[in-house]
Amino acid sequence: MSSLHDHTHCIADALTRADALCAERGARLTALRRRVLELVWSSHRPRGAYAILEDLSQQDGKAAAPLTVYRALEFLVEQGLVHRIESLNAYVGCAAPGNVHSGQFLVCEACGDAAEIDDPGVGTAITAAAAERGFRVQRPTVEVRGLCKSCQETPR
Amino acid sequence: MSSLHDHTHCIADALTRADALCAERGARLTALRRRVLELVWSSHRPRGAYAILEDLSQQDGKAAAPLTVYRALEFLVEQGLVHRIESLNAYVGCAAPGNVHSGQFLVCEACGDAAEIDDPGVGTAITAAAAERGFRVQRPTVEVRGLCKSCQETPR
DNA sequence: GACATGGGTGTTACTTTATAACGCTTCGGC
DNA sequence: GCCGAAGCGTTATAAAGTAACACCCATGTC
Repeated sequence: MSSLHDHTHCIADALTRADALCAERGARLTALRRRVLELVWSSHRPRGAYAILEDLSQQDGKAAAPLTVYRALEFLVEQGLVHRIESLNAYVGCAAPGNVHSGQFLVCEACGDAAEIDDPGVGTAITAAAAERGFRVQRPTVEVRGLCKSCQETPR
Repeated sequence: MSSLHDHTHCIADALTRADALCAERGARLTALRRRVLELVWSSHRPRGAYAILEDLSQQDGKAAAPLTVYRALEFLVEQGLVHRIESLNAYVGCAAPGNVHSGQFLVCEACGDAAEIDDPGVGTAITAAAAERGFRVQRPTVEVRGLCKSCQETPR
């Protein structure tokens, strides 16, 4: 993932899908929220709220307050356009918004990329394990640290 | 879990096992570290570092600095005696130290209890999903939010 | 026993991450 | 055009985590 790919396309794509989804739902994807979404998507690495804040200040010239970013992120997470990576206190664009899901992530320790997967096996196993103990699942969090394929092949 | 059980026993048990494990490994479970472990175990709810810090200050009279607690927690996590719940920035005693594992948790939104499970199905599914994508797993994090059995039966 | 060594702890200061409270503005429905 | 709710700005503050440095004390060595 960290290798070459047309990332500009990833971003444009994400924005287009976001526009469509929000229009469909009647949710307000304001200029600010759209801009924050774009910044989250600036790579496939999870980005911290304060990193995004800095981008806003530096690239757009306006010195925003933390709350500005947090509120936008909150909206984006609610809409399923962005996921929060709990173990990193950071945010990453959702690869497949639209269908609700809570996200499973393979986070590479070397390059920092977070690959989102939606593995039915993992989901099923969690649901089963929970059910066995009478636990009602609301929101599963799966964040796997390790080494991605390309970083195993090209160690630094 | 939040219901009645001899929690004094849980604590005593955890301390005894910790003593044994550290002796066996030649790790130094000092008075401070042992005390912090005891405070982590004061319930089955994950506790924040600052909550533990307050306990130390109030119950023991000595005003400790954050680092004191963080260092003790770091040691305990390394030894596998305590797990960190990423999605809560909090720590909880490990139910089955000794064998290395990274912990899977069912965290109840109502009572706050975090039940540790070690479900082979979940572990296997994650390993398989990762392998399929050429990802080498180092440390899986599984934290499931929802409602525990007793909180479903006795809603508040 | 003296001594060196390294791990553990204390202390101060600081960074990063996140939220509270309040008011103004703007959008969208009527 | 008016109104209510949602969005945004601003200031201040809380919560979580780390850096740097000094001291202490247990341990092993001579």
